[in-house]
Amino acid sequence: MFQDRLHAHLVPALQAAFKLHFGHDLDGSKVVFQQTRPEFEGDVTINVFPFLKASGQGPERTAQLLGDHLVAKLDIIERHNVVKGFLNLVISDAYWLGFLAEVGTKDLLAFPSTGMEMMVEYASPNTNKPLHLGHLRNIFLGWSVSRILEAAGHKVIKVQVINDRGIHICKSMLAWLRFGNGETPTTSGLKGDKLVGKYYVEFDKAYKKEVESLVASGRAKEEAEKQAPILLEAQEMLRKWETNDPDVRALWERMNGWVYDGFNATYARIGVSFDKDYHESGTYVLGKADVLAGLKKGVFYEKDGAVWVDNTKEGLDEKVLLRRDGTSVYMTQDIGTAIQRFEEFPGLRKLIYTVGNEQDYHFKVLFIILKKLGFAWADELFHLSYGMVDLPTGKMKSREGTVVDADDLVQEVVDTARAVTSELGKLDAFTDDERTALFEMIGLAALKYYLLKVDPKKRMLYDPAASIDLQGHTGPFIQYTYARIQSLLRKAGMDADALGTTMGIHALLPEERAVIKHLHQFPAVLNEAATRLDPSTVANHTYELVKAYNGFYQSVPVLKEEDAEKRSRRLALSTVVAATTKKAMWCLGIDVPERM
RNA sequence: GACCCCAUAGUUCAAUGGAUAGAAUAGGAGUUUCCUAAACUCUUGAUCCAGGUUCGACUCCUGGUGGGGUCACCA
Repeated sequence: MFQDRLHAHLVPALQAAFKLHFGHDLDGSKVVFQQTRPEFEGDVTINVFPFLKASGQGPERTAQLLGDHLVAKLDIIERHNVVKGFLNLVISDAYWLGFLAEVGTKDLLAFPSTGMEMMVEYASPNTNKPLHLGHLRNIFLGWSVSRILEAAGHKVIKVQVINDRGIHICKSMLAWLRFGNGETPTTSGLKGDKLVGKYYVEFDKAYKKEVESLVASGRAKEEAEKQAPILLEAQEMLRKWETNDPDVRALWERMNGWVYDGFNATYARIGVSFDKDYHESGTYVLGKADVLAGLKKGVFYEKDGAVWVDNTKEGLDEKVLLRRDGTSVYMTQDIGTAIQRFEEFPGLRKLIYTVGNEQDYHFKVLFIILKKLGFAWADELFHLSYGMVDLPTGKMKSREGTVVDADDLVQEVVDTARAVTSELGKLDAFTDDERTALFEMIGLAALKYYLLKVDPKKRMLYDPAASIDLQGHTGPFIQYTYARIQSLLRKAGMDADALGTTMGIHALLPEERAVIKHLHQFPAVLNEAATRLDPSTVANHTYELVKAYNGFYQSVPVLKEEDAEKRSRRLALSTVVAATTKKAMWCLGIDVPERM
């Protein structure tokens, strides 16, 4: 259970009680709250086992004495019971209703500004291939983490690094020159990134053919793979690029431009954006000077003409940072760009790299190097490492054509949303535009929620059937609950004045209490998500909230309630649930509809 | 070979060292003259194996087994 605002109420009283009865100080960090199990009476449970050493008493007696004290001293504790070492506390209706009234008019999930500036890097595509399912997990994660940090009061700068240079794009360029016949996105009707991707595949085909024929004419396979003429030509093109050959540069600009148009179309459809784009072509020369400076300072060393770092003391290996010919490696670049970013944004308090866990080692090394170079901010670097997405058939492999294309995937979930929603036939009042917008909203909710509800660190399975499911633990289920509340509120005529009058003489029903308790925990959940950079925490708690609300909705009348006080209290509760759900989904990058 | 990560119902996911391990889905049984049944209620079903630490272990430690990843003067 999360440490919510009750914690602040209870811990001091608990410590005072402890001192009084057992004569020792109680370490506040040992006080852990949990949700009371449904089979016992209570709202909050305190486990007293950790206190026994200090109390010198058995668990029952320790719990009993503390419980008696709390009931006597605190109005908000109605009564208690003790089961083994567990002290179950019943919190008063007044406390819960007071909480509801307090949040009734404000955003439960908006924290005061911290003034802290944080950069989140995500997406980071290569320009030779379209985006795929793996990118989607990365992008939704990065976007959601950005939103969560924003909600938590931080200032967030969202950036992507576009890997726009290198042998990969030269391969596409060369193949396009050879086989393209001047084809463009306009003449072909293909999205720009798809067109360039197509020629990357064409290159590979031609290359394989050349290797085969070389092998057939008696060359060793390894040699053939290195000597295939088309590969040599691509490498030559890269050299020309590096020496600013005007023709090569012009073609490169043109084809990358197509790719950006394609990427931007995808980004727009899935509802994400960036505050700043970095291009590898502009940063790949960075870092060299920093490494040389480190060499001078003795942080690095020279061996065989190359510059190395020795991380064996940290349990890692030695690693080359500058080749014998003085050129950079990938690590060099990353050193340089990190330094550049902190120069550009001196107020940065955190730099988060959303990158797959196959690069865990790379980032470990990078962070150690920056620390060794003496940058204080090296401690503020964070690798938001996420697991690969597997298919039911196994790994995604581009060579085997099992990669799930991002645009195709989005289209598929939207189509499914259209089919299912149309079947349910609740859209009579919708215009065509409204329908289209709703299908997009529902389809994307299904996809995003599916990818975000899993702990980012973990490898996950992408099951096409489950990802377009609209029932159960899904995004559309949450949207549906929201839409149903909106319908309720519209019919109630939303008489805002009534919402203040939630206090009253009627006891809370268990269903009402359950919903309020979920709301009550939510700020702590958001805090946790922001600390751990984990959207799944928010996703799962939102689900629990709306599930509790559905239970309430099912068995407790709202509009049909005749008692005005009960009715307005339930409307107030519904209002807060809707607002909180909307904000929580905003944190996940998911929109919610007013009706569906 | 070395290092890192993972292993929970049939399946996909939860569970700050704490009570009888939760959901969803699939399977079975129900709920609508009533605020949206994309909902709700009931039900079947799981901690890879062997040791250890602890009052208490899915969680921590050791050793297995199985799966994934990383280990270029590549990016």
